[in-house]
Amino acid sequence: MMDNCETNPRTDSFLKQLTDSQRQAVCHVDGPLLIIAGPGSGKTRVITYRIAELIRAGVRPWNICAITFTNKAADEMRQRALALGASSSVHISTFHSLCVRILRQYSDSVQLANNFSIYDSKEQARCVKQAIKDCDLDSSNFAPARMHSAISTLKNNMEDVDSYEAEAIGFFPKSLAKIYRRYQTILGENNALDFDDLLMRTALLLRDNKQVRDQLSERFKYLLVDEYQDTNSAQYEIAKYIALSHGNICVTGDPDQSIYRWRGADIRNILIFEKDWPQAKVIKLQENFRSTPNILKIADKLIANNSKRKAKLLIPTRDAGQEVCVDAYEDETTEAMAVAEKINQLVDKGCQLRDIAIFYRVNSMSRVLEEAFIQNQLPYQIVRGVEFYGRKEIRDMLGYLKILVNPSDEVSLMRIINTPTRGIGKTTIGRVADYARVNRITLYQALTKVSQITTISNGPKAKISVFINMIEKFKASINKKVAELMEIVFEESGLKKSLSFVVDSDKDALENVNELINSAAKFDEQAEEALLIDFLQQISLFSDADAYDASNNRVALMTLHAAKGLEFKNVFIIGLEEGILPHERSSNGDDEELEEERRLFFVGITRAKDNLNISYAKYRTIRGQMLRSIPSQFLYELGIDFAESTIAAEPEASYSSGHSYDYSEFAKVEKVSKSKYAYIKNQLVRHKKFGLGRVESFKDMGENSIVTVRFNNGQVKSLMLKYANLTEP
DNA sequence: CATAGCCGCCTTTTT
DNA sequence: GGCGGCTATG
Repeated sequence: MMDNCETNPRTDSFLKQLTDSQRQAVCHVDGPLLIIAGPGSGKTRVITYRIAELIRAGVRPWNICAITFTNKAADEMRQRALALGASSSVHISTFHSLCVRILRQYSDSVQLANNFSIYDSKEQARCVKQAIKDCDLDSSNFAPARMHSAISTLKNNMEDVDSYEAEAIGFFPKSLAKIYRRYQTILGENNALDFDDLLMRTALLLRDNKQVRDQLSERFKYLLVDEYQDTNSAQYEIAKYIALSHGNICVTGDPDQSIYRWRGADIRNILIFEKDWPQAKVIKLQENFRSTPNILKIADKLIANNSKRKAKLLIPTRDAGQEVCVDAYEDETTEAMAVAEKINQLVDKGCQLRDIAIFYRVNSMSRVLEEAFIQNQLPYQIVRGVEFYGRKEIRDMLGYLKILVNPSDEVSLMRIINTPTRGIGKTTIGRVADYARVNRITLYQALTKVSQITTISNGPKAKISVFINMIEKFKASINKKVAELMEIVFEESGLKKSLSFVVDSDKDALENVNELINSAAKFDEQAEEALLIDFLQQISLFSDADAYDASNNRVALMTLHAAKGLEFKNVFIIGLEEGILPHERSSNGDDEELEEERRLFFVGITRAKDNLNISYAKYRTIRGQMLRSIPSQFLYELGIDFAESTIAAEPEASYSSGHSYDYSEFAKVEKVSKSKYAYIKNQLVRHKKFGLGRVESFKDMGENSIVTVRFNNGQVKSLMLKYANLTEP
């Protein structure tokens, strides 16, 4: 392939808009390419242009595969690539969607029926619980959530049951291996995969089956991976195996924006790219076209506190812009009202609501904001797509549909067999289940043979027959348009009727199902061949971030994680408090996790184009309890910059709600020497409310020092030294 | 067998 | 604070 960009007038015009390094990244055709790109450097744009440029250089669209982090990003890239002259036969999707395609195509090779269900976290949790129970282990010693995440970690590291079992030594690992094995068996019986299976099984398939590997390399001759810093082992292997034979792999990413370590993402994947691919060409994109220098200064100062990183520049290209605001509020309600107030001011100045976003660490923080927005009559959208699919009525509807595609899916079957109630109770189901077990058939098959089950009397038998006939009738319509099928199911299952009965309070339920049907109708329109199974699998892989709709003019509320890849003119980041950001559970002991929290804040900051507001509350109600909070150590790390900017410059600029800025904590930041008290790990201390405890960690920040204590009642608390009044035991 | 109400427990982040 | 599971009652 050639390596120049000069001849085609159509592509020339867009290439001229790029910087030299961007153009290099776009036009370098063959061989491995690493694009290390800071925030706001236009890396997604580079990938998109690159797709068009590859095609211009003679690569067949069919042979190009681009991997994005979210479905949303894939959609956007697809549209832009099309506008640049690419064709729709370029494959653009997330790793997970790609894996579904591969596993369905090669289902024979992986001994899988290709109508498998994809279980979401709740369905997975259910299976884990069942597995623990089946292994006769006590769920108080083996907390389902912990086991679930342990299994997930194993899968992300490509440890399948056999390999883990072989190396498990000791009671706990051996028990985990047992649970893991049982969990996999349950999934298998349900003909279901969890999210991690999609990746692991694909990776193992590619590893172990040369023929499949060759076919996929042949198909995807050019591989592009965006957000490579957040790939886990399985994703890393998949990418490696696809590109192994031709080396045409282009990855982009920013180690400073790696925020999914807890999900198995390994930042080293991007750091060792050059070792994996010795011929790799490396291009750095350090110019930032998004944010003002004032914002970048803060971002830079923050991320400099991460020790395990390669220093990277953030080169501003814009004018200074406004100062970054750091505000202190009395409590979370005041904070929310103040944010709403500030947004009103922005709107008065002509700002569009779609140009405003609020980021927070945990979803529960959206509630207060929501109330404040309703009071202020500000249109907003909470970017939480999966929440919709978690609703009871939606899960019920999907339960019916999943059964039609995959009758082995017992979790779904159990969900809907008596929803709405049709007189098939626990004892009856138990008897059918027994029959199924004895005769080694699935629950569904047992239901179809209910007439042969002697333990069940005629009443329940008839009810089961009616149910099975209904499902079979639905099945006959499985090739109808998805929306049409859904209408039938909704109506004839009695779900619609049961929802209509509910008085007033839950009127939303009906509308939610209608919304689901609408989305199915949209799917029917867009898909070339609208199959129910595709619709269901698409929904299963839907993420929070995918729900963001930039076209409606509303303020966007989302977690910092969901903010990845987006940008807004005005950004608010709230809850800069110890225990929130950094979050309590990640700051316990582990530096790696603290650094990830810092990167998360970094990601949030660098989403802002013009105007950034950071805030914390002095008191915050957490799970019903009002607690005094401690300003985040990250604020401390930003140091004098914000003390001299907003806070010192205009302390009187407070809001009508009457609270004032609290800058005492930070005013003296630079001058502060070490605290005269120093606590050491494991030291015994006494707190007048929490009692006796041992020091877990001590962060010496002079006036603002934070001591984390594990109290004997089991609680771990981070306390601000000057308020804690710790005494000798 | 259905339902209401109460008790206990809790990944924060997500595909 | 909220959901899921268990129990008591109709």
